[in-house]
Amino acid sequence: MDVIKGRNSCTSSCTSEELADNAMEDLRRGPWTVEEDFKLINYIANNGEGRWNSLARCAGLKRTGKSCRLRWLNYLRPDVRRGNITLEEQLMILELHSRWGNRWSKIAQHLPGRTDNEIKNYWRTRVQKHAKQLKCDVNSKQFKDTMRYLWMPRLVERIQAANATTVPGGFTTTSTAAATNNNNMVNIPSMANIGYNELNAAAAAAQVTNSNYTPENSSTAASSDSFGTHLSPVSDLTDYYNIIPVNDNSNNNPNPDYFQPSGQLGNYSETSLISPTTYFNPGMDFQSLEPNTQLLDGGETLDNLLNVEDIWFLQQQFNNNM
DNA sequence: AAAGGCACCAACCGCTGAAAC
DNA sequence: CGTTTCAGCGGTTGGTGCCTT
Repeated sequence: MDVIKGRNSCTSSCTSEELADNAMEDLRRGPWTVEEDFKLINYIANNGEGRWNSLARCAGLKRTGKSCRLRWLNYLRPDVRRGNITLEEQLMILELHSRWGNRWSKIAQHLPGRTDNEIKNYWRTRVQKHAKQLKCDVNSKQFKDTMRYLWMPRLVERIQAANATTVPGGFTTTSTAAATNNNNMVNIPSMANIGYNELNAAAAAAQVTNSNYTPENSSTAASSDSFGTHLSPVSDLTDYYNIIPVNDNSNNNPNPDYFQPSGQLGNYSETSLISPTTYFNPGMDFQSLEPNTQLLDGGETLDNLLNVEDIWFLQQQFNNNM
């Protein structure tokens, strides 16, 4: 599709009468009809996109140029990718947002087929939701640290786990080597189409921003020689804390069962938790955060990176830290 | 089954910078 | 060189469907 910039008048076959008629008619608003979509697609197929105001008139659409442009870019464009945001894309969004902030368009450029609108919606509905649950500002250092040091490594693990279980021919040992030896970058074949370099950078940032954090001392690596095939069964965030059960009369394994329903702390002693300042201060010492050795299934969305216990626990951290 | 709440997402709005006149 | 027009961006809103009570 050719994008023509400038303010040239309509160059297609519409007449001046048509232009005048359209200009006098009331503009439509709200959801697009199938007929309108069809008109827009047809017109762009024949004349290309750009010059949206004149395009809207010439295509016989009682819409503003803005509306047409948005409809095309966010919905009708053939290369628009629809469906759930993948783990890889989530990781990309987290990383790129930490780098650029709310530059949705710029972020979208690195996620082929995704629109700025979609990414923006994703951020507001999913990521900001967690910030709200944690009662902290989405732009606060605490929240950014949570993303960078907890969610992103977690996403990397899950991506690797997903690929380890789905890629034919096995991927477990090679990915371990790649993650360990190649600047801790992940080696994920399915990422090839979505900004591989940036994704590697995102994965690397998630894994090595703090030099103490490596796949070797992550919960996953500690759980198995086969990197990515085993994930912790305990609440996602508690993987990273040295939580010691009180009155543990059965075993020494941290287990979500020690938490009671509705977010109560159950048998845990608050004093056994890693100090909030240890975790949230700059230069966090991840070596002090003992990984557990449990197993768990992988998740699909960022939402799964937090559960009730995580939310409750982080709220305590934030409250104590304020 | 109905009502209310919530989450998601398409679409709109206001603003800004760039290009054309 | 100032004005006008347009494209694009980010923030916000409203509609819709799903879930819970």
